[in-house]
Amino acid sequence: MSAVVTETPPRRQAILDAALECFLANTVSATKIDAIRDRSGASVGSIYHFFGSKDGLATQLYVEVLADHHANYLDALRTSRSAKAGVTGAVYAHLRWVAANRDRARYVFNWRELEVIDRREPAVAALNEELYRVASEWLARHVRAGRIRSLSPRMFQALWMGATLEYTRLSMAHPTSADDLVDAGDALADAAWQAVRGRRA
Amino acid sequence: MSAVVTETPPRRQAILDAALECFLANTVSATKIDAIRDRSGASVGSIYHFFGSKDGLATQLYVEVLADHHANYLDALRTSRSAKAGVTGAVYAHLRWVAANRDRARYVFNWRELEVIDRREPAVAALNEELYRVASEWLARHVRAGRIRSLSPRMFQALWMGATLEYTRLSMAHPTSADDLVDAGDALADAAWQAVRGRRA
DNA sequence: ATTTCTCTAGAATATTCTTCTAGTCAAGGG
DNA sequence: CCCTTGACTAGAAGAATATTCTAGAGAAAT
Repeated sequence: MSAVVTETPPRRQAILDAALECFLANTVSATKIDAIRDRSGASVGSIYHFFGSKDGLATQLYVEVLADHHANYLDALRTSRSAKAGVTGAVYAHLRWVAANRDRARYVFNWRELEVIDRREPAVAALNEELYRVASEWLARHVRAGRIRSLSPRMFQALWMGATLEYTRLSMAHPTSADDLVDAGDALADAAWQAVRGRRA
Repeated sequence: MSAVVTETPPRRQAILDAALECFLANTVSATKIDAIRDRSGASVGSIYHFFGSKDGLATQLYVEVLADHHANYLDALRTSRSAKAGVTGAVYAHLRWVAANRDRARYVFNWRELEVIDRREPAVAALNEELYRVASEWLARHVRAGRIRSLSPRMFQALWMGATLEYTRLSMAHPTSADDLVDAGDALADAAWQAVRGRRA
């Protein structure tokens, strides 16, 4: 029992990589299975063996990328030492991840129909629930202590990450320099903290 | 020359309406032309006569809805009397529009691949450019007077509308009460103003 | 050596999108 | 009043694309 998680076979990974490139270059619906076959070197048989359908491939890619992003985000939250460090740290963590994973980010943050996947894909629902649970727990004591405002979860999420996510989206739509995102970190982190800080912070 | 804009024929409108329902119920790629034909009562011939392709239909629907939203937003900006009124008014205008156009909003704000449409569809690019231009003009004198912070256009957009857009997205993904959105207006408008106000505001 | 299991291949099939031909109908000109 | 024109409609035919299926290769286990 050396590794609990099964290594993903090279061919499977090649298919995922090829799919990401194709999906970004055109769109999911406009990319043909044949294009993915060409670019990955796999046969249609293999593609269907691993993913079942084009939609399944698109969904699986989505789930795996989202899981990586979430892990990164939660890690920043868990290791934070103060209310302010947690709020600002999550902003920085998000920006760093996007900067380091431009293509993957472009896929998860710009492929709409997310809502539909959310509802039909248990893996995505589970990821989001974990994010919500951990964030709530982390939050609770800071709210009680007055370091963070008491807000509905939805309003909290909006004030905390809204500006950062919007900035990320604009950056991906009209890419400029590579460290664009990281440079904006201080301003976004500060805005997030000002928006959610409590009276006794 | 009674009306410059040609009235959209009833059949065309029926197709757009049917398409919106289908796209939201499933996804764009999962809805079949036949489903739209059934629901709208039109024939495939008519659908292709008006829109050319399924993709063209999805795009046209997107453009028309976006144009309506933009008009609403710009109107709020143009009629505002002060920096604060403009910033907060746009937030309220957006929230009211979404509340009054739930389905259309769900479509334009949740269908990813926006970025791709942006680049290939001149109508969308034109809409966004107008929005940018009008907002910049409105902004300039307030910034000069110190009533609004001097920020890059991207950072300004993020701080101004980021939280509101994120709140909107969460609301659409997990709908609760109908006036949910409108109730959140004061908090979001205030947050927007605090985030962008200048020293002399 | 044999069995089993995972993975690969590509032709065959099924599904779905799009085009095409042939209309219908209303409006306007002669 | 008839003819022409143009916008619109219809659905079958055709083209494009996704998916299934049968066959088999190769590695690991017995």
